[in-house]
Amino acid sequence: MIDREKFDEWYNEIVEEAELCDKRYPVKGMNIWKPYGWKIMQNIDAIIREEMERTGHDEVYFPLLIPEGYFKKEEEHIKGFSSEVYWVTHAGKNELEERLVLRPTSETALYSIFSLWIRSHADLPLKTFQIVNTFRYETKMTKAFIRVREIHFFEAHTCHEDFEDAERQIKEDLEIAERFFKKLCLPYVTSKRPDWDKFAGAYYSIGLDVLMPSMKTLQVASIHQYKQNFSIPFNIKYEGKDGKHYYCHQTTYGMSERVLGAIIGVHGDEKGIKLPSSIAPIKVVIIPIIFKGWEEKIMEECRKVKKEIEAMGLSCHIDDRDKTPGNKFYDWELKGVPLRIEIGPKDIENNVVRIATRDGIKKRIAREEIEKIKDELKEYDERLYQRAKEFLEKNIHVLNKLEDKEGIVELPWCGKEECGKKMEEELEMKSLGTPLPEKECNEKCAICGGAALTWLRLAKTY
RNA sequence: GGGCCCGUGGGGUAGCUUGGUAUCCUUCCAGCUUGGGGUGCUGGUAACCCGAGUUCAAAUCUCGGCGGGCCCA
Repeated sequence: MIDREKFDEWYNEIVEEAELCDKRYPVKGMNIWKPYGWKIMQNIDAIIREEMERTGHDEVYFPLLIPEGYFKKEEEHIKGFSSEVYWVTHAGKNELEERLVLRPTSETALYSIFSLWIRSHADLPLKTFQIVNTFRYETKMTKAFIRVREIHFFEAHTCHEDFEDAERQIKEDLEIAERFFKKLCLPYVTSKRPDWDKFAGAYYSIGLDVLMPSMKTLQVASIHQYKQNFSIPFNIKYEGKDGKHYYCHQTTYGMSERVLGAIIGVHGDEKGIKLPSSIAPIKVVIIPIIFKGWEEKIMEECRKVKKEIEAMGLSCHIDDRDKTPGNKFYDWELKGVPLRIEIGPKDIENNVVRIATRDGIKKRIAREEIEKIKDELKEYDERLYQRAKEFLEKNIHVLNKLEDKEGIVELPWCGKEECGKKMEEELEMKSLGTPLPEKECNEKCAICGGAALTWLRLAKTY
C-alpha cells in the first residue's frame, strides 16, 4: 500500500501511467476513458448487471435531458442540486421555450414516467436500474474517477406498495453491495448518514465508505429510502387490492466510477495498480523469454499455454513485443495484471512454467498442471481482500472522548445535530453517520456528556 | 465561495530574475545488438496552453481566459 504522504501525487500519476484515463481533455472534470480503463469499468458494470439480474431488476435507459418542469417537482431535491446542474438553454440560435437540465441523477426523469407506468399493486414492486452518464458541476477540486463532472453512474430505482417492502429492498441492496464489493476485494464500512447530510429529498440515506491510503474515506455507494417524498410530488400512485389509491414507497441505490478509484487506491503499490481477477481485462499475461535459436519453439509453447488458459475461461495475452522481459514485467505490473507466466528455454526443458502473481508470489508449476493457476488467482484475490481489510480495521478507532486519530473514529453520540457538528469541527472531520448494523452504546456523549444513544462515525473524506 | 502555486516535444524537465540561437532525461520510429527484472550503440520524429498588450524583438515582462495541483470555508 502507498504511504499516506505520497498517495495523492501517486494517484494522480498512476491513473494515466496505467492507461486508465487521459486527463488532457481540456474540459475540467471530464477525462477520457482509455481502452484499458474503460474495459475495467465495463467489467465492473458487468458484475453489477449480474447482481441486478439475479435480484430481478430490469435495465432501462432514460434520456440525458430533463425538462425544467420535471426537475422542479420536488423541492428539497432541487435545493440540493440547483447549484450544480448544467442547463441547456439553446438549440442552434434559438432560445428554448423550456430549459433542460443535464441529469445530475435521474429521479425526476424516471419518476415522472413511473407515474404513467404504475397503475395497480400488480405493477409493484417495480425494480429498475440504468447505467448512464450524469453531470454535476462539482467544486473546483476535481480528481480522476473520484470527483468528476461527467459521472459514469449506476442507479437502481424501485417502487413498492408500502414502507416495509421498501425496507426489504434496502436489505437486499445491502446484500448486493456485500457480494459486489467482495468480488472487487474491497472492504468498507456501512453508515446511516446523519440527517443533515442525507441525499436531497431522502427520508434517510446509507453510505458505504472505503478507507484510502491517504486516510481519507471515499464514498463508493449510497442507498436511499425515499418513503413517499418523491411519489407524492410525482404522483406515483397505485390501486390497492381494496380499490383505494396509494402513493408508492421508493428506494434508490447508486454507485459510480469511484469504485474504480477505490480499487486503484486501496490495492495499489509503488509498482502500479493491482486488479482483482474479477475485473482484470487480462487475467494472465505470458512473457516469452526468447533466446537466439529458440524463437519459434518458445512462441509455439506460449501459444499452446494460452489456448489452454483460455479454455479455462481466463483471458490471456502473449506479450510478443520486441522488448526485453524485464521491461515487460514492469509494464504489466503497472497495469495490475493479476498473474504473469514466463516461458523460457529452461522451462521447456524442465517441462514447467514460471508464474508470478501481482502481489509478488513466484512459483514454478508443472506444465501438465497448468489448471492450478485458477487456484492461484483465487488465493491472490483473497490476499488482496485480507490485506485491505486489515488496513481498514486497524484504522477504525473506537473512542469515548475527542482525540486526534488518523482514519475513521467512532464517538459516543447523544443524537443531537449540535453535538455531531461540534465533533466535526473539533476533529476537522466529516461525519459518515451511525454504524450499520446498529451498535449499542452505553457511553456518554463525547460533547455534552448526556446519555449516548449511538456512535457517530467520522473521518476526513474525499 | 476565498486564497496559494503551476502550464516548454507523448511524459518529466533546464532556460524566465537580467527579453535575442530552447537544455537534458525518457518515450516513440528505423537499423544492428541484446533477451530469466528497465541491454547497448547509431540515426531520426517531436515543444514554449490560448488571446491581447509592451517592444526592433516575448518561452521570458503586463493583463485576461482556459487547464492542472494544493490549502481554507
